Amino acid sequence: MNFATLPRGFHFDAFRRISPVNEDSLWDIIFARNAHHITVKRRAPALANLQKIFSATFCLANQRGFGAMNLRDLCRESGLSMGGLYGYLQSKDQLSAMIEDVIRYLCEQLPGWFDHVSDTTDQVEAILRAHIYLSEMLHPWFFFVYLEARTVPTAQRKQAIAAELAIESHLARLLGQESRLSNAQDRLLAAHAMALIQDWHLKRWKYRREKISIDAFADSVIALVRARLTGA
Amino acid sequence: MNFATLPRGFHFDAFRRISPVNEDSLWDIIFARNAHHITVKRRAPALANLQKIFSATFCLANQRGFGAMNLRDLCRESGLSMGGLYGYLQSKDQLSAMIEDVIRYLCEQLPGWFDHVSDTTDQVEAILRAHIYLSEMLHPWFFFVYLEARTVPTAQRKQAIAAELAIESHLARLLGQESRLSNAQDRLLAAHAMALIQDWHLKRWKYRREKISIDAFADSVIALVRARLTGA
DNA sequence: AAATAAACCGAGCATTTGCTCGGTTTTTTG
DNA sequence: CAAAAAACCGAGCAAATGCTCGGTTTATTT
Repeated sequence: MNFATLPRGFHFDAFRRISPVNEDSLWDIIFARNAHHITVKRRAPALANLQKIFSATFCLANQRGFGAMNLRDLCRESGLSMGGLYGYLQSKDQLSAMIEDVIRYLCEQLPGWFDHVSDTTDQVEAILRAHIYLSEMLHPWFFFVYLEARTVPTAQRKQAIAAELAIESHLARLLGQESRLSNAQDRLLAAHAMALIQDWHLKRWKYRREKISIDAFADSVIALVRARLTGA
Repeated sequence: MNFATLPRGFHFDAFRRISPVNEDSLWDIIFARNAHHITVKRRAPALANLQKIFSATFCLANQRGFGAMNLRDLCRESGLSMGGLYGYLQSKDQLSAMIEDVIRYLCEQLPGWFDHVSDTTDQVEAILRAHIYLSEMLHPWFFFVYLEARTVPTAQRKQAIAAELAIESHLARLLGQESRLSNAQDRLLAAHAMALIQDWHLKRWKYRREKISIDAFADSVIALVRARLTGA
């Protein structure tokens, strides 16, 4: 990991340049994490088709919803046949499960990327920025997970909930080291921070329309959290 | 309207007591706004069945998603028959459209409830509090709208987007009167405020689990926005 | 209480949907 | 280039789904 090279208050371009996970490297991770049930074993066609399948899924599901998308639409949009598709998944539900899984995995990794940052407030800032920037690079993935979390099986949903709570607790603990707020207030501030960063992928249409850049957005979130920490 | 009787920094109980719209009065509004296509004309059974239908819809759709809910499930859960159901709607899609419509209608009304508040920062606070408290009283409605907005027809979705932008612009304008921030920063702060209040109905499970009351939540949101307005 | 109107029921229709599997094409191996 | 393996295709099946409509029950009117 080379996150240590990032300066304080890094912005999107800097993060994107050094991030080991991005729009292109993601297919490798997906392929590895689902190797046990993907019957296609050759790497080259697998990566290409995974890209087709998930791109098509986001194109359809992020518009009408996963439940309203059917597999014939998905075949037309992805260019694969019904049989071809089923070389990569065992059921329609597994498609959403795969998406949910990889995003949760990344979100679990993320806080650890900044363990080296000594100043705790700076560490909070780094985690929040990384989260926002990652959700920008993988926008359709985060958007899907957020709006379709209910469709995955119960066991997996519980994992996802636990993951979200873990990040939040981590943030709350860091905030608690520097703030003059109560524990309860620290937890609430952490929850608010989560809501703010998730707003980037949830309402990207709005920010695009108002020509608000991701860096302006991230700076604003950071300013808000810092104001609460240092303010009256 | 008797919102003028609310004190500064009012809390949930006070709001609930005087609010003309709540869990019980909602059925009247729904019935009135959809009278043209509801074939059941007698008031008493109509209100009772609307309640059954929407309660069942939330029970099913807020768990698995609207697309995954089918009308046979809905009949079983609501106690109505297929034919009976179709006295209240012309298609499955219209069901989500009715929900979307009434919530958008209420959100358009809401800011006007506090035109009488002279101090602009207090007016912002009142609007934010009212939004949070309303989404508490009508939790399943707000939750559904937020997660299923994509399923409604395009024309209606555009109305919904316009409504959200209108509230946000209203907030930004009010914030601009009192803040030392730039216009762009005011707009971002308004957007953040929207994200924070929507977090209440989106993540209510989390706040319930951590035993965070709605008043503690609202106070924390207000504190965060005020800190940004007055702080460094 | 009879007559009229309103509301409700639920089996059945046409279509859609998730998924399979025998056959075909493409790629790799020897 | 021939043989073997891997990948892909898409028609077809069983089940599910949105919706209708003729008949029945319940409520209102006179």
